[in-house]
Amino acid sequence: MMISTRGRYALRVLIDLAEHENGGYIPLRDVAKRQQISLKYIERIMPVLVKNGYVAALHGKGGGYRLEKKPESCSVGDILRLTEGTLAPVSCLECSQPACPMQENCRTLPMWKKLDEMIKNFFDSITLGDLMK
Amino acid sequence: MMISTRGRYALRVLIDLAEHENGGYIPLRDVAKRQQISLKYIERIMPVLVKNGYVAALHGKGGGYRLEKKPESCSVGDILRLTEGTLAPVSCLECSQPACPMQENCRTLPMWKKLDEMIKNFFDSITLGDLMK
DNA sequence: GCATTACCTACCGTTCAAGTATGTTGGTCG
DNA sequence: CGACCAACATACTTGAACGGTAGGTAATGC
Repeated sequence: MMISTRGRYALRVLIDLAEHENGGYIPLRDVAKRQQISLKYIERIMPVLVKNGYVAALHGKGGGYRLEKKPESCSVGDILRLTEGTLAPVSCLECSQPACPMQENCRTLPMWKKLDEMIKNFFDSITLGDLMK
Repeated sequence: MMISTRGRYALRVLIDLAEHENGGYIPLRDVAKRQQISLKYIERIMPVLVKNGYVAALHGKGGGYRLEKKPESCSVGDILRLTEGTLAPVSCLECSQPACPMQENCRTLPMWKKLDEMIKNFFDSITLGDLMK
């Protein structure tokens, strides 16, 4: 429950695609080599980015991936939520989790909520475009 | 690598000790019951708080723990660093970890550093006293 | 000496991260 | 048509961590 390689790699792949944009499709093998990331590992992360319209995929020779949005309109927060599942810094805040019995009179919960808010705002205010400068 | 029960429980125990302060020692059993935390589990977290001067411990009947500092001078950041080991939101920033080969030209690293700084500042500016209000 | 309480060590079950291995599907090119 | 390439799918592995539990030892008060 914080940022693992899934989210970090996804960001780096998307940035790499943006930076090597050439109108066509870029094979993942090239990206993996440049980014020094296990090809097989990110292969499994890509489909979720396809399904959500961040990239288009093409099979076969000359195929690969192509960024489908402008980097400036890809928020880092959205990408991380997609790949990580949650950005919550403590399990108390995950909706999936059963509610804590102490919730009502927990002296620390407000602090976690504030932190959570801060982190969300942080990531939502950054785009892929910002990271390329 | 983010805030687990170790750090969260530690904070709650310290606050509980502060709120039930009576000049004497408070047995952990009472705290555990009030906070609905496994006694055996926090028993193992307490020694580090003793060694670092946050609480004093006394064995035997009438023993227990007593807060040794004013809540206002206990920073949440320090307590979490003590119990969690690190507050870094990504493994790239942990000193224990081997340096990432891409460090020099990683487009995302500056973002992680900024987040890390933000989180540190957040926790370092809160004290136990703040949480008791 | 007996109850109480902190402290220490070892173990356990589950989950997750991170990656590997192996194949299958879909598409291009010659 | 067939070779080849690249995305996609599934299964497995390895290691570490979390969140405990169990049992025992050491100190302290009555």
